[in-house]
Amino acid sequence: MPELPEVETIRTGLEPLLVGRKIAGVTCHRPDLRYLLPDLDPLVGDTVNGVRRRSKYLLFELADSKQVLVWHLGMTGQFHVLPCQTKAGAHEHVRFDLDDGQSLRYRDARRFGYAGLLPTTGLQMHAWFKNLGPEPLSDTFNDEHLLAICIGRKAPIKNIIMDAAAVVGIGNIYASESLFRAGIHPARAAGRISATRLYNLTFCIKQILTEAIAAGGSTISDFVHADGKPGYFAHSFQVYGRTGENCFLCGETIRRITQAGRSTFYCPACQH
DNA sequence: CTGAAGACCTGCCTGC
DNA sequence: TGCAGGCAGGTCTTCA
Repeated sequence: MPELPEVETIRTGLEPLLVGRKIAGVTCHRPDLRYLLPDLDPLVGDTVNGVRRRSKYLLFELADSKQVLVWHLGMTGQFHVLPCQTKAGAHEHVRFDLDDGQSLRYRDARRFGYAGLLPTTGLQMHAWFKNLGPEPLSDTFNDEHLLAICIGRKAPIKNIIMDAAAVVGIGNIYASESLFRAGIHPARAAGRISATRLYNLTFCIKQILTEAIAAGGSTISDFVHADGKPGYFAHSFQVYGRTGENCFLCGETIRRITQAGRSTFYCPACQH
């Protein structure tokens, strides 16, 4: 569900509520998410040192055990911080009771999410991280990088920018939105796009993600912040989910195609 | 190696 | 109203 801006929004929402808090108890209602959850009992008594993000993974750093609780939200995963006495909602699979009377709840209707308790040292070499490309908002994601990734590739540019080995964090929504802003047709072979246009795409990806984070992420169906408030970037979509509606720029009808099994939205007049 | 397709799982919306 | 079908923001595995 969440792409990079949503995960980052969740991270910034959780950080002040969790850092410095001691974990007083863990309850696992249902451990069979995408993968079986690890035994979380060893976390009891440990203290949250930090809440970080790499790609779409949330990283809960623990003070005592020198371990990191790595959590991927899949498509429908949500974290909420609620009073301990609040009853478990639908699809709540895990709860962490904190030492301040609050609790961190994990909900996930489709159970595509997954988590692991990994050693802090060597984290980057874990299978989940070792093949990840650069963060899109970092300096290592730049013109030269995207150009190098695209050279000789016949795959559609949309598939390339959604490939986490090329650049992380760009999911189905922001792929469509970035390509619209850059004026590039999503089905165009990546290797057949000029360097100038790829440089512009790099810029547009950074711009869109930055704007989405500033807006607090997008709310499609079930994304909400740690405090339950919705994100507002969905109000800014130019093409995503707008099949049959008019392009805001030229008035042409927005189309939907399927690429790699996923819906892609684009304007046939603005993008080529 | 590359690229495409299927799989995982549940809920919701549409249309008959 | 009831039900089948299609769709959903991510990743991993399999196959050509």
